[in-house]
Amino acid sequence: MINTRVAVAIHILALIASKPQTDLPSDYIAGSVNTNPVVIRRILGMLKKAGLIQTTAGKAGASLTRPPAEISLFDVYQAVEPKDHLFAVHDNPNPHCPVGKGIRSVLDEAFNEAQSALERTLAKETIEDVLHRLLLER
Amino acid sequence: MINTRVAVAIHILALIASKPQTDLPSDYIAGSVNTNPVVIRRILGMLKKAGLIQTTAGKAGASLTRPPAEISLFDVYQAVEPKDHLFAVHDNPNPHCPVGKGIRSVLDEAFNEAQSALERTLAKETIEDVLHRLLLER
DNA sequence: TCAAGTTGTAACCATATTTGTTACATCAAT
DNA sequence: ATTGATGTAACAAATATGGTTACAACTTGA
Repeated sequence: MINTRVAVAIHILALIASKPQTDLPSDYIAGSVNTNPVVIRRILGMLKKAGLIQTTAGKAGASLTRPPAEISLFDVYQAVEPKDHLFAVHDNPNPHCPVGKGIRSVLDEAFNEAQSALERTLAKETIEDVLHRLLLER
Repeated sequence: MINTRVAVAIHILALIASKPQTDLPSDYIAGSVNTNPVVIRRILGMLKKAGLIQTTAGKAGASLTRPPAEISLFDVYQAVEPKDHLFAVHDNPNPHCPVGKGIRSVLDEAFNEAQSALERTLAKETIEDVLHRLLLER
């Protein structure tokens, strides 16, 4: 399973985007997500490192570095899930076996296609879309 | 990361499909995959439970229950990765917060789309395709 | 300047998953 | 019956994850 950081990060960004004028402390965000503030700050740190948000040490509040419509769920995914390969592959298959010898490149190609399909789908949706769906739900 | 069982299971099935007349002991398969025979038998057990192969206790060899062209990589994926949700979601977001209240269903929808895209891509490729690519590599 | 509140981050723990391993009961085939 | 195989339980080591405490460094207002 892909970790909850992705879900939490989207939650956080939606929250920030929903109150652009307000400085939300990590405590408040943690209250909405229902977790520990340090977990929030940890994820905020990754989002900052990825260039999606800006924060100031000691000062409450994070702000998006670009409009919600220009932050895709794939951007968020990449920010908090730094692994570049979604599928793990077993090491050192037997090179003396025809199948063992070639399996790696075949798996790589198949897995890359699947991963790309997932990533393209995530790339299509933005934080703005998330916000709109949240508002429509009332 | 998605576990190596998927990669190993594809390796195993390609091996079986490549030598349909031969009864491969789990020891031999383990030699090609480069792991412990018990790991192989564990995965063979899952493939059997999923109805993809047939085995006989005490007797070497596993056989496919249907042609390699009718076994998709998604079938294999499902057999060895029984979780139905690819993305984890945090529990109990705050229902008194507008974002917390609605985030679950929005996340579910977005994640389901991404997961479906991945699964559809895996469903397009079969063990036969894998075999063909292995042979073309020479 | 100082006090209060906040971020950033290290450190640690409990838990879960994964992979490898040993052991052994059970079955097949000669 | 003996040999060799499968099926499976049980355990260990490594890793990832999420929660928690602690604390240094920073910001702001009084």
